[in-house]
Amino acid sequence: MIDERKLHVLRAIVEEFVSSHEPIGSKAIADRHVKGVSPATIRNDMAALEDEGYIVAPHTSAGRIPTDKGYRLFVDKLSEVKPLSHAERSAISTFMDQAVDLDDVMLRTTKLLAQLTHQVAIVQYPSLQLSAVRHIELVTMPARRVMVVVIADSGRVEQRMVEVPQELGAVTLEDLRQRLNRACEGVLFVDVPAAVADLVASVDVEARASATAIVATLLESLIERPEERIVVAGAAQLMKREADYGPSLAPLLEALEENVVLLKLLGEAAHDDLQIRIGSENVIDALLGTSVVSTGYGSQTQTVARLGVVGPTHMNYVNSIAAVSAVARYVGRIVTEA
Amino acid sequence: MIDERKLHVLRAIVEEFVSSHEPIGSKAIADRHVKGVSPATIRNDMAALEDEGYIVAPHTSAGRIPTDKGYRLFVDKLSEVKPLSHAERSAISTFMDQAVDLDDVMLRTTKLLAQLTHQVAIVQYPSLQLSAVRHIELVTMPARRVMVVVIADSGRVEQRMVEVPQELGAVTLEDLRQRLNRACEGVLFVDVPAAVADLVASVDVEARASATAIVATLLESLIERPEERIVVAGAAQLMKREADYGPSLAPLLEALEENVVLLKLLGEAAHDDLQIRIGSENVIDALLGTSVVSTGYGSQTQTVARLGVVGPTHMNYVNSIAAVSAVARYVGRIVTEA
DNA sequence: ATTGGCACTCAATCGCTGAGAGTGCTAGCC
DNA sequence: GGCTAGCACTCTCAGCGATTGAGTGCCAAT
Repeated sequence: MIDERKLHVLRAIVEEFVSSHEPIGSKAIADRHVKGVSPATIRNDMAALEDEGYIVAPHTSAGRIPTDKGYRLFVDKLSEVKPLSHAERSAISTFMDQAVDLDDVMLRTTKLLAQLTHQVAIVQYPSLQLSAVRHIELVTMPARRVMVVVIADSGRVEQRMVEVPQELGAVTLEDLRQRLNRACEGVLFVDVPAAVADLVASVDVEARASATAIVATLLESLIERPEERIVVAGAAQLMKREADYGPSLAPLLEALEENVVLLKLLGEAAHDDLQIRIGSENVIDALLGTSVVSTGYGSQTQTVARLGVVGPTHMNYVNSIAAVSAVARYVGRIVTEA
Repeated sequence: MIDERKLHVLRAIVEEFVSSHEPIGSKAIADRHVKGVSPATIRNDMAALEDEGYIVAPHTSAGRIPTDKGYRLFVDKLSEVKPLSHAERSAISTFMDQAVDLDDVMLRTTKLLAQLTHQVAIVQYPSLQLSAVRHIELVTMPARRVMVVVIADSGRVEQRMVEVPQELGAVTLEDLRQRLNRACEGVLFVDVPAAVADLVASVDVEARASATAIVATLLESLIERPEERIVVAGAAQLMKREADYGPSLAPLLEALEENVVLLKLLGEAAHDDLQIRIGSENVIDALLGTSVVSTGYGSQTQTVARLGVVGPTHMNYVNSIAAVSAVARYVGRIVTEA
């Protein structure tokens, strides 16, 4: 039976451990958190909490530390949402409003999040899958090549080189460019294949092979399996609290350089709910001692990508949640109004 | 007096220390490197080398380790250039030839360099300062804004948002776009200000304010002080050999997230010579125990940017130099033929 | 100039001990 | 029945001294 006071004890253990990173004993709790009760009583409660798997003792004569399950209960039931201070809010807006383009927005977001939480921040660029085409540009390059540039309504710019079978004249290219834009402007990326389906057929015969190559590249590398761009900052934070992490940081740092892993960490971009994965709740091995707080961002109606922070399981969840939500709200506004 | 044998001893100390990371004693050298001489003789030589400042003993009864000055002499006089193996060369070309665009080239280069050297790799995008304009594109965005996209002949694409005083019609924008391209295509970035100097004056009066804003942004943020883009990979390598670095890695990791610092590390982009900065030769405090091997890349006639690796002073210089030069040659070819 | 011999220094390791923190248990109290 | 005081027990950690061993510097001999 987990009664009110036991929850209070658990909360005290989590909070103390988050700030001190050392096991907490019954006396400290009786003195500083659950006043009016003796340490012995706390000990009984702790024994119960340990039976239920919420806390463990690293060794016989040390205090207790929370388990993953304990943190889970803490974030689900016990932590209150603490909004950011006014100073923090205005720091966010002044810093973000200086951004000059999307790259800059993403970079600033990541640095900001890392600074606010003192953890590693991960920010995903607005996913192309969820954006619409704003403009398509074709630029001739030397050696029979064409650069295809696609601009999304989120401000994201992607380019690809295409090697074309025949040299294309300026007029022909201009014609193809206009056809592409007429067909695609304002169209969601997912709908582009349908929109350009019969476009190639209407091109002059002598340029058709090249047009086919260009459209094929456009479809394949920009729409069917577009690269997700991700920015990471704050790896230096890892070092400062190195001891906080498991055996070694190396696997974690390696993971942070792998986009695929990062995407998994952030979760599905479709949902904009705040997710917290604690320790073993992350499937990835390199993250045994780490938690991830992530959320989606975008307009009210649609999430365009996700962002979040990665830190030790004994991170300050209340802070992290507040920072992640606030930053997400801010970036969402910037990106969607652009 | 530093005679031939003393140099041999120094080389032996550097090589042993690079592979073992432990101080080397006189006996080990006599046994494995300078055969036919007794340890006592080596000791005399070592004492001389220590007097000259090439090596030091961490404490009375340990072996010697090289000083920065010792490494310097080693790389200047003693190390032979060892070309990469055939397997390594073909690994480089197959990996790099899969790149689909400039971002991909840069990313692959960085990862490759990190992997080849087992160190942190830093690669700078082709500098705009040293490229020519291939194409300029103007795209209308919602809320009275225009996105200016500039494509350089290196394949680099940069964009900026401009808030314009008046909404611009499609025809006006198209007109401005054509004027800009006529004026700038093929022109070196440094010469663009002159090329567009009297362009605005010829625009229709009612669109002139907006055109001015657009050209101003173009000049200021893309040409006068363009952002240098830099990619870093291999931070995980730092962890694996953490003990190799000075007191703490945190400042180094922080430095790796600062573009300004990275640019300083790489050195001036104008020269394409291979530079080696050993320990205290780097002016930056965070890099007391680290060395940087960097070089420029580009065509035979012109360097467009730099790349290099950062590692502990006791890195394998021979390997690093070989890898950095080989990769630079390869990337230079890819980027300039694009 | 080189070498063998030798005394000396110093970091690292091991084993030991005492202190301290914290627990679990039991018996008593409200 | 729940709470508390007391107490024995366990285990970690810091400190200490002795030992070990690698490596040096110096000197006298070749």
